Amino acid sequence: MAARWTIGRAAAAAGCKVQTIRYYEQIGLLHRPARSEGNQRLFAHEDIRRLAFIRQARALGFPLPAIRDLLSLGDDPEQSCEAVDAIARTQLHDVEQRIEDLQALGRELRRMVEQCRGGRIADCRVIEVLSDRAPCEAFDPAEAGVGAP
Amino acid sequence: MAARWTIGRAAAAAGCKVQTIRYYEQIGLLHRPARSEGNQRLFAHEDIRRLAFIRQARALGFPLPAIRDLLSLGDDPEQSCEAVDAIARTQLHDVEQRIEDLQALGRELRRMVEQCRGGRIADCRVIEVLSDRAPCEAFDPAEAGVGAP
DNA sequence: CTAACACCTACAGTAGCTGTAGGTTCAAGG
DNA sequence: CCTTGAACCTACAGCTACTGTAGGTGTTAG
Repeated sequence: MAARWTIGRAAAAAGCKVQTIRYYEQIGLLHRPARSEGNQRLFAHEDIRRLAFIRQARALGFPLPAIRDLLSLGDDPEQSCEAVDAIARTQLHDVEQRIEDLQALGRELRRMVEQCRGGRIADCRVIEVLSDRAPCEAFDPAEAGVGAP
Repeated sequence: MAARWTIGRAAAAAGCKVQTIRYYEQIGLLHRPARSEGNQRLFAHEDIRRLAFIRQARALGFPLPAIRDLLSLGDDPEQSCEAVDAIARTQLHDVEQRIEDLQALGRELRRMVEQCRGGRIADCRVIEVLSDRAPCEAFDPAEAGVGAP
């Protein structure tokens, strides 16, 4: 009754590359599956479910160490899900932070791009903005005593 | 008149690590600076300005290859800034795309987290959502002819 | 003169895969 | 039965943009 999947089918089902699955096995996220007589991996449903879990979590941006924790928590169905919740909230917080950072960045970029009037590079606002704040005056290298008087 | 900066001062002024500067030199983003008698790097204002440009662009998320292009475009002040503009717009588009992706992701995560009622893991919505779509039924491994009947 | 610190090179490691080389196994067709 | 081509195997290098470490040298303040 134990139907078995080759690694190629597992990868197609999970929407990832064959090498990715081998990688997950290598770092211990997936258990070592059974092997055929010819030494090829044969995945059971349980393995496929675990792989799908990993891919789903990856799609939500969870880093692999967090997924490792989620997996081991999931193995203990009677425990409180507080720890699970904490991991998910951390991830959510992380994503929100990244969004904010990117939005600030996007505003800067948009301002820069909108000022470009398509002239010469010498007058290009983009180059100008990027060249801003040359910190040559921030510190006086002469303080270091190196260089000509 | 050519004041010179040690790498440490350059790093402090640019807000990066000493190694980062050496790295930029290694990959050819920064020119090889002059050296002291004792073989230590001595940066001129021009080098510092170039470094500041790179760091500013990095702070706006430009990848190093794009920065390389921007630098060589900036060396040619009479050219049209069309190419510069295109690079900046590409970067802006990229950032906007990443924001959208992260927002979709954040919505998923928030939904997931909000459903958690703090019970047992067996009932945890987070684990449940992640376990969703186990694709065991998507393909029938028996088709592959491998495994028991 | 010496202690402390900045600097030097060269290389390994980070995250999460992805690609490649060189070889074996498998399913299907003739 | 034999061959062909796809899928599989291991082992390792490479990607981004740095960052850290080891082991040694240069510089400077007291």
